[in-house]
Amino acid sequence: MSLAFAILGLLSYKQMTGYDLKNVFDASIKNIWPAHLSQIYRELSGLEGKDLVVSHTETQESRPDRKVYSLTDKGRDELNQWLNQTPQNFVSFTRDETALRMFFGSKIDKDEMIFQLKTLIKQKKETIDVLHEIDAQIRNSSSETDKKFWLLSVMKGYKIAEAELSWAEVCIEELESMHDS
Amino acid sequence: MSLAFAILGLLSYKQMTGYDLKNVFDASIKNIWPAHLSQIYRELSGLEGKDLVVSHTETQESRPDRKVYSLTDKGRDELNQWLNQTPQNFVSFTRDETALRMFFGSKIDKDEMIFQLKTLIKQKKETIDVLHEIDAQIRNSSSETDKKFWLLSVMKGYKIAEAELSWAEVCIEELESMHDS
DNA sequence: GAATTCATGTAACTTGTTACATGATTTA
DNA sequence: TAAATCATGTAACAAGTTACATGAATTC
Repeated sequence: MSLAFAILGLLSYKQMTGYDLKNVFDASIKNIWPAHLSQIYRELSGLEGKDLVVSHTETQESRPDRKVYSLTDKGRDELNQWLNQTPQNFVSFTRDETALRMFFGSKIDKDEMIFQLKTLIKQKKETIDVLHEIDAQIRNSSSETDKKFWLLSVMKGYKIAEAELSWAEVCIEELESMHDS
Repeated sequence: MSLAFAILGLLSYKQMTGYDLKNVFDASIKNIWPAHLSQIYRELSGLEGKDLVVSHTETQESRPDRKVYSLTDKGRDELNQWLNQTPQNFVSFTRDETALRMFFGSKIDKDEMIFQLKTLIKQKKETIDVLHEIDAQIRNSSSETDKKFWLLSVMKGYKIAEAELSWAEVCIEELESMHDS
């Protein structure tokens, strides 16, 4: 459901193709709501069937045709309704493979587990770097209307990544202080 | 894929029915890997088809029959192999509806957004309380072999919930300091 | 010459969610 | 007497993932 509203929301800024949308997803809300290109195309078809978006085709020379989607009035209404309505369940579960492995840690070779955690830390640091870049970009190029909200949503991804990083660090310390059995 | 290994892992402690497994999920790894009962039943059928688990039926008087699943040697092998093998992608995305709404915050009534955040905070505090209970239970009733690992996996959920809580608090402050447009 | 970008999707498969169906026993 | 617990699932649908297919233009 929310993917639909993420798309409607992004289209409320400007009309875009599925391909454009994928790029905007990756540059803005990827960390809080990722989407595959194939998912975006499927969702756009569905939204067009419900008259929440409409498309028109722009022919290009030497490039594939662009199928440009834009919000309809109906789509804008549904978006605003969704945004301004408190959800009953806020649940945002992380399915976390590393934490799952940790639960079964007694069956895992200690050095292997530490290696996995160190790899995780490397990846999370990269995520944090990317988020800093996105943050900087928003700071010096977006409208005053949106700036604060966009920064806050980026902050969410940042705080989660920080929490994951710090968890992995504590785990390594704990594992290293454990005497071998 | 990981749901299968979560089940195999839990069955490595003792044989259980699907119903038992659901209770164990909810009391242990729910925060890092939730599962619906219907999902567990489906997965168990699949695992039995691959000979990773076997079942036998225990007849009961005045209660429905219990279909008890246990790990096979093959299942134990696959579990250990999975646990001791570094995954190529660690990505644990949170799809977070509240952060998504925040991104589109300029289109949301300020008081409504604050209300949503406050509701979120209430729920996260409850989650943290539950995690404290699980933590306490593990501390005074599980084996030395597993204790540390279980506590670390619970800590993961705890750190995430704390991050979400603190994010929501910052958001409320920011929103309240914004002059109305 | 190889990889990336632009741009469209479809198809198949795996997971996750929600609703339905059954029915006795126990607790509030 | 209403709700929760025990215990099994199935069915339908929604969402997420991965692979396949096409093909020119541009950048490294």
